[in-house]
Amino acid sequence: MGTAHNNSHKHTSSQDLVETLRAQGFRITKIRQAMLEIFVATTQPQSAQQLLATIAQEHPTVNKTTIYRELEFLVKNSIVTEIDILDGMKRYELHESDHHHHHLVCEGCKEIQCVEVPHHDLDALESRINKSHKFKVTSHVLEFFGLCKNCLS
Amino acid sequence: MGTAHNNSHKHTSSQDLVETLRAQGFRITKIRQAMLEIFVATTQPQSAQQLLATIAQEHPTVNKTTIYRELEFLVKNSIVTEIDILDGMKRYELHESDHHHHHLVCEGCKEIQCVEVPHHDLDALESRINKSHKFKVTSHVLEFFGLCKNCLS
DNA sequence: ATGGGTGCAAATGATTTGCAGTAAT
DNA sequence: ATTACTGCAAATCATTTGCACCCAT
Repeated sequence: MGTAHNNSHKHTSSQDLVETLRAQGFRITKIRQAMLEIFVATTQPQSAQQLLATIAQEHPTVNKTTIYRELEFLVKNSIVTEIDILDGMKRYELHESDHHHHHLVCEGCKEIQCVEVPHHDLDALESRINKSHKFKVTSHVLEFFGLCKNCLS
Repeated sequence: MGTAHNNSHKHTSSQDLVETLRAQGFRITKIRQAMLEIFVATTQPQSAQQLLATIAQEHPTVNKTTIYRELEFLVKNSIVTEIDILDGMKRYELHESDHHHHHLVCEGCKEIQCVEVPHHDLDALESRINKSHKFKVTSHVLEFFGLCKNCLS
């Protein structure tokens, strides 16, 4: 698979996240810490499976239940966001409140990259929908599938 | 739940579909017939569960396996299309080759309506992505969530 | 010491598969 | 008569839940 670069937009460190959680009175366990580090270190949205496999290297007794419960916790506390690539399992990535992005899913190598879709593009579309259908759009899902740079050659 | 109107774009009759399939040498069984009629009669994308429940009224011994296998068959033969509303199960609707549409999913009454999103809106976006990311988009998923006309009041 | 976190086993729910029987041609 | 379809039971796979135990505070 490909290399993971740090996301260029945000520079969240796992320490920042740890402080945030600690300040709210939550405990920082080995697994919670490990999970935060994974999210900070990769650009690839992670599935429960992937997280389990990675964490199991350091903590051989982790259980998938813990992973699922931790993900639920991190989502509830707005640390990570759930995304759906329609391949049968949910994936998670660091929540970035400031920019709204979508994904490019390569059907060749399965890598996922982010695209920022200018807000006004969809806003215009949504306000048109609002008028024509009297439907108040509150959220949307938009994901692109195709072939990445590498897989095209 | 709401009323189902016939889709205004297409006037596919289940007889047309039956002929198409028969012409290809497929058998027209009671269940296949029933399923086609359901798809022609409703605007709401159907889940396997819903189809099973509806068909079971007339054919009390239908099994869910048959429903799933029939759906697979209809998808493979381009009679229906699979859509994903991210609520845990797949849904199916008549395949309409001529117009590319998306859905408005009401979070109040759960009804799903179609929106035609002008081709050029997304095309423009996709060709921009193609240039900026050297990523060749071949398909996309775009669904809207919110509140419909009725649920707004 | 206390309750937030954890592991294990078993449950859930959508979808799939194997196999033997049945009905559409 | 063929063999495409069907039903039933059991398997799969991601995710959830119950419960007793344990570790971060």
